[in-house]
Order: sequence, then structure tokens, then C-alpha cells
Amino acid sequence: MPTVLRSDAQRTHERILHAATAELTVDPSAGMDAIAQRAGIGRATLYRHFATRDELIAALRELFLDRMEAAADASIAETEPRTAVMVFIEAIMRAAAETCTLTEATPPEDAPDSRSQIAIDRAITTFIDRARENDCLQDGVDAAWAFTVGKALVNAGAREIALGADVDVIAPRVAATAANALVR
Amino acid sequence: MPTVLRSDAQRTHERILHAATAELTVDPSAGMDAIAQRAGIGRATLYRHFATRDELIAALRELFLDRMEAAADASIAETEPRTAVMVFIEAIMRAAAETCTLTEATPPEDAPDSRSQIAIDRAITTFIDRARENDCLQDGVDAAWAFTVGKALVNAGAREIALGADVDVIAPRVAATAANALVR
DNA sequence: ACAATGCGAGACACGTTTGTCCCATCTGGG
DNA sequence: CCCAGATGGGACAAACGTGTCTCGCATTGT
Repeated sequence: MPTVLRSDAQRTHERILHAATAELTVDPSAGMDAIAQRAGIGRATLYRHFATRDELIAALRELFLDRMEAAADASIAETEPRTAVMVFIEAIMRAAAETCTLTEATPPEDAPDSRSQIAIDRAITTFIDRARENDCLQDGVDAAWAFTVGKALVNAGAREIALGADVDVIAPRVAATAANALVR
Repeated sequence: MPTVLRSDAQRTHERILHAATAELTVDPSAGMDAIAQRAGIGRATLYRHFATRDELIAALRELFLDRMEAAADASIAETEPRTAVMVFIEAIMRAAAETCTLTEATPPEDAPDSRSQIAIDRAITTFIDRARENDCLQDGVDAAWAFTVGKALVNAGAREIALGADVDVIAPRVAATAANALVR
């Protein structure tokens, strides 16, 4: 792969990211064949863009973490806890629907805790602390559980979208549900 | 396989169900080898109890649906919506932790909608209708979404448990979170 | 127009997983 | 005690997924 892509190759690259997101969201164990087919390209071409399956997944993960980080930064300005959660989750939801996936059936054991990962942890901790100060946290919710619940709901929403549901319907719904689940 | 199992075979059967639940909950694409190993038996023995991987998964699914049905029946008596959800979810959560799994990375496309499935749908619909009548349903929640959210949260909880968390901590927490997410 | 680049299709080697079979060994119930 | 039934381990073929390579054709950008 040359350092700069020709326009058609650029398009193909995007299509792969979309297709991989959708396919892996529905079935995390989907093979390269299924992904290539959904992208409407040949398997060989897929390998030209991503040398291995792991590399593709890592790319998706990295992309998603970047979006998460942006969402965290944007929503950290929001001080009202419930609104903050909703803004945060909705942004993540849209990111997940577009080009990324959580795809964590088998999380990268030896995760080198990318910078984005850290930023996200900090954002979540900030939300939780603020909510606790305002005494509007639901009983039994801590940072770890908030993360678990958020991930579960976003994954479920992403799945719905990958299966054909409308982002504009699902994203706000996931955000509202997450907010209800975590803050009062 | 004879129609009646000897006592040791019976034990082995149980151990397989437990191990498969735990293993598949953590990694839905786990192989027969990993499952046999976790059960502490040989791979050949595993195949003596379940002829194919699909058969094992179908058995787990069927078992789980039966438990779900029981949970539905038990909690349908509870008329207060919030309590009903909590009783229902907690029961399912415990069932999922013990011997069953939702394992729906690849749902059985051609699902013949087992009797239990129908019973569960009816229970959920009943909850939703009651909650709506009492006007204590969260905005935007319908039966389908309640199902999606419930499934996502139970799966997340089951995963925590399979990873070593305590059922008695997780089950009530999942129940409470689900109730917060769905009813007010 | 033309050269460079990207693409599809198919063949291939390789490792992993599935499912089958066999045999020696152990265990439970009459 | 004794034998049918259950298990473990290992050998095996077939299927599947991964990753590589090549060749002929289409697209891009100049």
C-alpha cells in the first residue's frame, strides 16, 4: 500500500469500515469473507487494505476510541449529570453506527490502554463524581457498573441499527434509557 | 446414548451445561475443546452428550427458555410494575448464571418460536401494558425495546458473573438497573 | 492516451475446529 | 463380584477460515 490512496481506493477503504462495523456488530465472529461480501468487494481487496483480521479490528477499535474521546470532551462541559450522560451516550451511539464497533467478545487481553481509553475512563469518572455530589446517582451505581451498563446498551443499540433500524430513532432512545438507568 | 443415564453420566451432563454456559458467556465463539476443558472432561465425552456444537447450544437455549418461562409465570402475579420487573429480571439473572446462556451472537434465524418463547413474549407484553395503564413507563419504551434492554443488561450481568463476580451482588443490581431503565 | 494503481477471481498452503472412531481403563448398580 | 455403561486419550478425515500469490481487467490522474 502506497502512502497516499487513489480516490477509488479511498472509497473502498470507507466501505470496508462501514461493512466491517455492521457485520461484526451483528456477528462478532464474522469472517473476512462475510465482511468483504457485505462491502461488495473481493476478499483479496480486503486483504490489500488490512493485512490481517486483527489489524482490521484494531483499526475499528482505534477509530471508535477516537470518537469516544471526542464525545467525552464535548460532553464534559455539560454539568447537569443527566444531560451529560445523554449527550455522551448519544454521541457514542452515532459513532458506533457510522464507522466503528465495540466488538468486544474477546477484548484485547494485553490492551496497551490507548490514550483514548484513558480519556474515556476519566470522563466517566467525572460524570459519576459529579452525579454523586448532586446526589442524583441511582443506588448501587459506581464507575465500573456505569461503564458496563453503557457498553451493554450501546452495543444493543448498535445491533439494532446494523439490523436496519434508524439511527435517529435508536440513538436518543439508548441515551434516554442509559440516563434513566444511571441517574435519577 | 441410552434413554436413562447412569448417575455419573448425569453428573457429567450437568457439569457440561454449567461449563458451556460460563465459557460461551465469556466468549460466544468458544470451541468444544475449551468447553470440555472447563468442564474437566475429555472432548470425546462431550460429543457423547451432545452430538454437535449446535445441539449443545440449542439445549442451553431451550433450558434457558424454560427458566425464563418459570420466571415469567412467577412474576406475573406481581402487579406493581416496578417490583414485577425486578422479580422477573432477578430470576432470569440467576437462571442465566447457573445453567443457561443467551448466547445470541448468531440467533437461530429460522427459530421455530418455541412455546416458552411465546410465554415470555406474553409476560413482557403484560408487564408493559400494566405499566402503561399506571402511567409509570419511561418515555419511548415499548415491548420490543423492553426486551432489547432486558436482554442487553442480563447478558452483561451474566458476563460479569462468568468472569467471577458474585451472583448475589450482580443479580439485584441488574434487576434494579433494568427497573430504573424501564419504569419510573 | 498511457502508465500507475486498484480491483476481482481463483488457486493454494496452512492451521484450527469439527465430528468420528477405537481401545484401554475406570465406575456404578444389581 | 461382575458386566454394562461411562470415560479419557489419541488418531483421523473433512470442513472451514486465514493469509499469500498471480493474472487479466478496469479505473484514475496526468
